[in-house]
Amino acid sequence: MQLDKVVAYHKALADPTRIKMLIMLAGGELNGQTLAEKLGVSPATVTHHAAKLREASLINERREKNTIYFCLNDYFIKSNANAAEKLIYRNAEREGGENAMEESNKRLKDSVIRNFFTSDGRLKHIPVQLKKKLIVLQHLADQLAKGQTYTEKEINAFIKRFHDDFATIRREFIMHQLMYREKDVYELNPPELWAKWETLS
Amino acid sequence: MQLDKVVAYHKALADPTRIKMLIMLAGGELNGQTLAEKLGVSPATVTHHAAKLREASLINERREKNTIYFCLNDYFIKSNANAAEKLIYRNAEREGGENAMEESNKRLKDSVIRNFFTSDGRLKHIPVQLKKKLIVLQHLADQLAKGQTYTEKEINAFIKRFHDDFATIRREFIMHQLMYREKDVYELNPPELWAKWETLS
DNA sequence: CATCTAATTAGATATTCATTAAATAAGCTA
DNA sequence: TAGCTTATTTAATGAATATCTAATTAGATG
Repeated sequence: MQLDKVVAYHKALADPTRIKMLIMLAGGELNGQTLAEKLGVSPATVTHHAAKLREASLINERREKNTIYFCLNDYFIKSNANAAEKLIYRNAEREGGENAMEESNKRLKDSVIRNFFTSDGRLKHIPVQLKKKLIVLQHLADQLAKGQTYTEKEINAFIKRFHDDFATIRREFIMHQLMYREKDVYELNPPELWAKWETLS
Repeated sequence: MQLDKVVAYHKALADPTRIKMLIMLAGGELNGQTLAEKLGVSPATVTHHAAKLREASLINERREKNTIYFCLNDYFIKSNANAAEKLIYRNAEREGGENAMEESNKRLKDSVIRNFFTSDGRLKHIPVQLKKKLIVLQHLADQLAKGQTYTEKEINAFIKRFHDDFATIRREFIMHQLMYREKDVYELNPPELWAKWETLS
């Protein structure tokens, strides 16, 4: 996603009236006049803000006779909540130089993987120490396909190849943001979003 | 209302120069003049934008001699990417009247608190099941003052009144977004930002 | 067609905000 | 101390924008 789009998206959400509109629309579709009343502004103002929200793909419209009903574009809101974050960290990799810590982390990672996995690749047990647990989780996540979506069953089956307690590991995937779940569909998050031990404790 | 915070957060990200600054900072810390050069703006402009980003807790600063290095507040960026989304959907529930789930959740909450806390209010042990763990954490957080800031020591002392493993609980507070930490200052997040079990598993 | 309703546009105003140059402050060094 | 570097504040300017009223459009219905 381009810088312009990210800025436009955040501009759209950078106004109290528009946020209130979205909150109201989350309760169900509404037409312009009703919104105007509820918000205590003129219909013209609602039109103005609706245009902004539409440009940012945050709402959709449906016409019925004379009246136009607005509703949330649920999908877009969810899928763009992290837009800025993604842009920031993705571009950073390009800029960023490797520092010394990288090296030491790499060594730790190797040692954890050697110690917690058997020679045939199964996980002996889940590390208690957060830092090591994250390494293990990330090692598992690395073996899932990017962009691919999975059902819960598929995820369970995948994890069971490594460890019997698939429920715990599946939950930790979500908790540490290695994966993201919507309804019953699981998908890998990009590594930039993964919880990092440096920032935690 | 916490609406202000969400708006402020998005305002901070609603400017191309600020997004560029964040991208650059994601590559490592930089001082004002370097940023000004890279961005092609005056130092005064950088100061201006840095102030906005600081207000929104998106960056931190470190002073060395007379030069100030800015860096990303990684944690805050990650934990607030969904701020608007959460606010929108959370408030929608309120508008749409209480649903049946509310009732059942309330009962669960009562039972968890009865079962995991002793009669004098200490926590017997930390629940393993996420849903119950969140209830316990939220029950603890409810006993902290809103808006008040705490040092790490104070937080530790507070938690120790309930359970000896203050380090784990303190970490879980942050992990599940009940609190937010900047440098050494801890503060309660508004409940809208708290992790919700309905959305997890 | 005449009329009603809902939504949009146009024009006007006030506010917010990004930007800069110039002045000031804060901290270091010789 | 004087002098250097970096950052912040101030005041000014121009651009963007939130909001209103009044006029206009679009669609439906008599």
